[in-house]
Amino acid sequence: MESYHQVLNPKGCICSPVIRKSVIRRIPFLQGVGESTFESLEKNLTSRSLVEAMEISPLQYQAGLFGVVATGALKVFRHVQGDNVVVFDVLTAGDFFLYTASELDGLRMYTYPDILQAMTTTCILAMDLARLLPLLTADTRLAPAFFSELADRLRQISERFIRCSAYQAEHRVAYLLQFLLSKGPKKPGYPGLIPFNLPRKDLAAMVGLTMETTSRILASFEKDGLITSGRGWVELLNFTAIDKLCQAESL
Amino acid sequence: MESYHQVLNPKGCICSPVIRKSVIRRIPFLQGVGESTFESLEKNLTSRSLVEAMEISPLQYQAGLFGVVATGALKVFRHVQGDNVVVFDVLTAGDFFLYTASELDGLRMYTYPDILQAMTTTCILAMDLARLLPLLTADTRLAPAFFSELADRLRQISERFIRCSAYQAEHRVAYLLQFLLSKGPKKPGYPGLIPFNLPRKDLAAMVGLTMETTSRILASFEKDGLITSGRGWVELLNFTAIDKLCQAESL
DNA sequence: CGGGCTATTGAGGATTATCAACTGGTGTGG
DNA sequence: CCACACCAGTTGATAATCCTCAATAGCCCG
Repeated sequence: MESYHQVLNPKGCICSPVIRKSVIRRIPFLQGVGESTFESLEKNLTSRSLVEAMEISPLQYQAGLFGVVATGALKVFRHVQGDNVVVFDVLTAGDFFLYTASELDGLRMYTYPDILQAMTTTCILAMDLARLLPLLTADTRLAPAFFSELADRLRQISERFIRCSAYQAEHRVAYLLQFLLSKGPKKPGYPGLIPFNLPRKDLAAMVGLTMETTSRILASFEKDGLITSGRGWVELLNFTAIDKLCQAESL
Repeated sequence: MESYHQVLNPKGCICSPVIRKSVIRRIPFLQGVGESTFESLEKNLTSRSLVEAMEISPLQYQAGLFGVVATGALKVFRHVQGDNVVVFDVLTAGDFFLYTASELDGLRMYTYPDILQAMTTTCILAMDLARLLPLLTADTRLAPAFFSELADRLRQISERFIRCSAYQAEHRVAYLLQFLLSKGPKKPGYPGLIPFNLPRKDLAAMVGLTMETTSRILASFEKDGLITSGRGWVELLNFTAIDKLCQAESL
């Protein structure tokens, strides 16, 4: 039996050119865009593999960058006071990210002006932002695709904002576990395993708690048989019980 | 001298047809779209005035709704456990909102699936969502306009999320005051006055605090001469001091 | 097998919520 | 126009939650 750490951190990058092509074709938010757009993307996107903990910062790409996660997972975070961080999203296979030059005329697009860091062995496909803009004008179905994706993220973070500002620690953690499990493709054979490497500190940083509190809450979940967890991984066992904790128990 | 309450709650709606036209032309996020789009909007948007505390709920508009705030302000909130609410945005003159039917093929657009409530006497311009969709295909500059606006909101709430999950009460309140002041046109003669009616309970609901805590913090700000406040209003006095509190004091 | 890092556990303390009583402004009705 | 009632806001005491600090345990790697 493989250890969880091996399951979550496959060795090497599987993004051969032929695989890359199929990855691009299957990007969820691009379903419905034109054939020529796919072809352009195949031509322009170059793959790059990241090992765990490698970072991509907007400072490295002053001229902007458009990227898509092919395999693995990235966390999006920002530093706050000292060495603390706030993690506010996780990007997995098929999610895009954009760094934009601050003064871009024409289409103002969203940028996570934040640092991306690989949580597991990760492969990204990236291209200069400048090459993306022509595609947007050429294919009128591309902008709406971005639009929808963006709308989803806004919905997600609004929901998360609500959970984190109105509910207390136990609820937040339960919600976060569900949220994370819904991200990214499951590892075959592990339907409840959150499919990326996720230290307690990051879990805590996603819900505004400390590592200690998070650890205590996970321990209590584990005692009740809701989850199993270890160093860098969490596996949900009792889905309905977790879901119940996420409901707004209206007293 | 007018009372603050009078300043914040003008009587009556000023949206005569002729004013409406100029309002539409000056909507910030639509700058740069085509002339014909403006004409269509003028034709389709109908004005509606809301007095303080009136609500617009998605339940009333199953088929969707597109609206723009002409004057006044709306808060966007959702109920959580019991009679608590979380307020997660404030819409002022020029901001749009969208309710969409859940299963809308074609362009999936963002909806605040939440309740809007007038914070002051407010005038909105609204139209059926179905009439907006043709405009989006007719004018290719319209979708990017929405896109940019959406991107801004995502940026805003990400920032607010960070503040609320990593900093403590005093910082959050200071940040919120700045945030709110940056919203909406200032009332002439009151450069530091947050230009809408805003009870303590709502202030608290925007940063995940209770009314009591918020009140205490505002009292301490007032003691230090940073603000003046009263029933439903807050006026910033010492901008630099507030700004300093908002900085990430990195210990 | 030991070093270093992640995670756990415990005790104590700070922050913020809760509960309750009170104050005072705002608007209403006499 | 004034008195009253109501509700937003304030203030205080207490309690709960979560953080901080510190020590310990366990996993992963050399």
